[in-house]
Amino acid sequence: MTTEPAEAGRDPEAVSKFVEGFAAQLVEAGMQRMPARVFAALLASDSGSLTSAELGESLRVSPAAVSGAVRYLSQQHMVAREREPGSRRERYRVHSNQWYEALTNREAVLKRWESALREGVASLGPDTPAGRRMAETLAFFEFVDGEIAAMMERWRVHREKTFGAG
Amino acid sequence: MTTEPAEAGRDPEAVSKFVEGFAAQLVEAGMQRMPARVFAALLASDSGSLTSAELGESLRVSPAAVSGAVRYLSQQHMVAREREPGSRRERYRVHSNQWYEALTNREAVLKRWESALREGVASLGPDTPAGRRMAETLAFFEFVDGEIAAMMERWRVHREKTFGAG
DNA sequence: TCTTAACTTCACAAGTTTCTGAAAGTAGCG
DNA sequence: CGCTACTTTCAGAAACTTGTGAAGTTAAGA
Repeated sequence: MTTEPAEAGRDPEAVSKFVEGFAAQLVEAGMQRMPARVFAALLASDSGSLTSAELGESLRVSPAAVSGAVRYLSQQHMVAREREPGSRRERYRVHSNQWYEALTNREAVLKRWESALREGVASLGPDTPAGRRMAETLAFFEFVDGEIAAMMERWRVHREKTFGAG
Repeated sequence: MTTEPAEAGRDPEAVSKFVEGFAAQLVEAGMQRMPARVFAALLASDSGSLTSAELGESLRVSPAAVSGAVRYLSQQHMVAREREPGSRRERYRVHSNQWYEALTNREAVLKRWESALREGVASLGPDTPAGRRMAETLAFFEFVDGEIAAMMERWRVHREKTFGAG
């Protein structure tokens, strides 16, 4: 028996159209192509999770490509890997209600920008025009850090009201 | 007479170190290399603006490369182009206090994601599990749209207090 | 109107990234 | 303890990206 269709009763054409379209947007925003396609496929799956074989089949790519994409996505905390009990297959899962919170966990990125700017202020001098510009930019990022945390708190409240407990 | 040093009295080594380091962070975050370097150079300049020739010289790249990078940056509203009066040179300027606001003008990006998700909800059906997941993701992005606008308003107030009128 | 400084566009070479098939590694299950 | 199903790693081919030189375009100033 070949891989069974975990997602029956859906128009594969419509699914594929969404997957490729959404992936294209992610690519445009800077994500690599294969991770973007894998992620979009998971997002469009009813169960929110697919096996490596299912991903390879529906995207028409090799297991190696799936492996690489999934490694990237789990490093970014955008998918979780889980082992199917009593099987040697792995499933990759998008945390429905939390994946997009990972988008706001650009914290690491912000921190590195801040650190580069801090060095710049120090080495060019805080009293030079360039130093002052960088200091203000730095202040902005520090401000954003704090605001994002507060925003996510408000989102959780908002979400609760709109969608109920997830 | 060759291009005159618009930025005298600074340690070119220190400037270059900052430029390359900050550019590397921008690249990591998804920006192309040359736009990142050009942008970092502008950010590190005392006047906040450099000519094409100055950029080419300090980054050691051809006029063609500068041209391409600047086109990209101005499309992203990260730099403005201005013509030096009485000259055929152009200057490229980073709007000290507003460039990073362009970062939050990822509005176009968000809008395209939203539109892709809306199509997905429609084509997979709002009552399917996948459709519901996408609808919630969509709601999150719509929420973020509004929050970012409010956040920038708060930033302007905060900035005023900290740095005074810009 | 002509000259010429400055910017832009274009075709291509060099460099980088991405995906594949094949080989190696890992872990259920008998 | 070995077999086998699955996943990962790796070297290399193919596709894409990036930066260059050279030709083309624009516009300031005489």
